[in-house]
Amino acid sequence: MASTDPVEPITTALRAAIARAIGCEPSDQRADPVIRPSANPKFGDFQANFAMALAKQSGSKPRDLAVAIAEAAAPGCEPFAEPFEVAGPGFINIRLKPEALRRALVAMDSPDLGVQPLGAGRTVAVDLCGVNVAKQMHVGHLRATIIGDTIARIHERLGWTTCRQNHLGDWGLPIAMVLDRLRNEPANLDALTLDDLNRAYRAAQHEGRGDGAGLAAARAAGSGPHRLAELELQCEDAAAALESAKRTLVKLQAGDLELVRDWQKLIDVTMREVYESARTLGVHLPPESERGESFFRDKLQPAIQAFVDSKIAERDQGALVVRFPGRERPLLIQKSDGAALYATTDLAALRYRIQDLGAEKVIYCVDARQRDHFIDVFDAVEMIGWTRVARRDGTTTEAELVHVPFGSVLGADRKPLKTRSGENFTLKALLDEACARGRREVHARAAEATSPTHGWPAAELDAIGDAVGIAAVKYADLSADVTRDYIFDLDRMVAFDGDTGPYLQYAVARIASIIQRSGAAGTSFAQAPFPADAPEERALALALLRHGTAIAQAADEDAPSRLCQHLSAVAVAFNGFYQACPVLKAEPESLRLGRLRLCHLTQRALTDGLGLLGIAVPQRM
RNA sequence: GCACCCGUAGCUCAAUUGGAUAGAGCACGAGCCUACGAAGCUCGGGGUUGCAGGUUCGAGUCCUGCCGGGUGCGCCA
Repeated sequence: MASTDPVEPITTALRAAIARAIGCEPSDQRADPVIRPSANPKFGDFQANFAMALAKQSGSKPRDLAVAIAEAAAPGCEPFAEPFEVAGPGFINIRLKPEALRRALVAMDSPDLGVQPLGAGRTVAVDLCGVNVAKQMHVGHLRATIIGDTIARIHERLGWTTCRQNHLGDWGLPIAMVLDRLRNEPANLDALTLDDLNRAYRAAQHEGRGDGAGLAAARAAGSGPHRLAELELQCEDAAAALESAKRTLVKLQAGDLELVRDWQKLIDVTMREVYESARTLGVHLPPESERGESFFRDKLQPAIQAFVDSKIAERDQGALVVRFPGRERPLLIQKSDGAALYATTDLAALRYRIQDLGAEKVIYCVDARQRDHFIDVFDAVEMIGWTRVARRDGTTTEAELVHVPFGSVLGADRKPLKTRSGENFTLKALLDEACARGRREVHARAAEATSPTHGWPAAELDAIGDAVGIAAVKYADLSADVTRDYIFDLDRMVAFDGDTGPYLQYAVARIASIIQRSGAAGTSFAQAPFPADAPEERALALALLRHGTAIAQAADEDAPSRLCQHLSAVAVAFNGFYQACPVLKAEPESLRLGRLRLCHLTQRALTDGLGLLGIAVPQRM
């Protein structure tokens, strides 16, 4: 396959020249020319930054070294780049010839858009969503769900076999408490709504976890507002309810038929709404991805036993703990009464994902508060040697374990988000609001006589409005570095101006409009020569040609924001091009067709990238 | 007490992992629809990158110490 990277031959030539100069193999780390896109267009398209560091090692002057290497590499680069220019302390500025851009664009204009299948034959497991049964999804689940889905799609795009893993909280005491409570009141389990469940959950929490001493201790220890907010939900006089719930849990775990049946109803009610939200959000979350705590219930004791047998875990005050060198905090994997903890489930889940699913990369999209927890769990799994994974081709490798620690969604008071009435802000409420605003916006534009959507049926406008509203929410969440907390602000999340989801959708709609007006079928410009002479054409070409690299980088760093940055850059470049370079009225005909082809390639790249974010692209909006 | 995360323009965020004069969007001000959709484009003001040292050709980025905010830390999940 032809490379779509226009700098590749230049990299190769510079690498060879550096290797000769310092006497190493071209593949050597030291021969890396350190080529980056230029910070400023006046320094060309790319810059090579190797000379300064290299000169320090060899004791020569960086500028002299840069000049020498540039001259040595010049003959090999002549077909691709304008003559090199050495500037500042020893930067080499590189400006591509239009012909090099044209060739690279032609290579990119293929079905795969120049995205290399780097993950072919490899498997990744992505832990996402993580809802709790009987609990309504709140805005925090938005992040675990869409970040996980996007990361999964990005890996799929690169050829990885992807296993989404929805680690439901569907087993253990909290669920037993809800079950117990519902069965003790005259509730018809077949007519339950998630709201009923949610109320029962909160009521159960309330009556079951009264621990005034715990709250006082947390205050005294200076615990943060998250912890206090949780503890404040609890109240006194809990022993009786707790005992009853524990009896229910024992029966459930023993497989009591009636209880298991009712338990399944709770899951069904919960998941119905989860899948509804997933559909609204454009998230792939097939039922096969359900791998909750209950799925691992038979795998807990074997996991514990393995840690005992390998002597990695030790008894301490009756409990079983794993200790780590140089770390005060141990990992508790079994309570003194013999019961497993949530860490135990995570250990069993990792073992399953690596050894049964064959995942050589496991990604957890879980909020940042669990950082330490995953450090411990990952280290424990490495200590016991469960990270060795057999590939399909017979080789083995070490699984890469990643936690994507996203920040919390806070209220305007910078505390965990609550509505005015003190309830959690539900995901559904957010999505409803986003769609309502999207629809309002789309309908307002359609009312204008000059709008391309003028006179369209309301149902179609509604569908477009939903797509716009959802795009706004998702892009706002995914485009920033996910580790940061952010303050929940509806106006910001559903913004339609500037660097937003709708901005990207708008670029696609503009292109669709041009292509439709041109009356050209795809074949009429499929062979047209790409234009790369006007500054705006060059800028668009350079942005487009990063497509494959940007997707690969987003996967390497497990950072959806990398992809968003790239798509935004493409859209900005396109809008600049759109402003400066007429397409339909361009002369001569070859330029018109060439620009149409460039538009079409841009549309495909944006559609591809937005698809990885799970954002729909209306052709009119 | 210990550990980790975060402090960049009025606000929300970048800065390709140590590179050139710290960039975008929002908001504010001035322009651009008789060439394709103005959800757009162009121009402008706005900064002691929390503070103080250090490392070097070069620091928002690395090291040390502070300040401010947040999160977590044995029988919850």
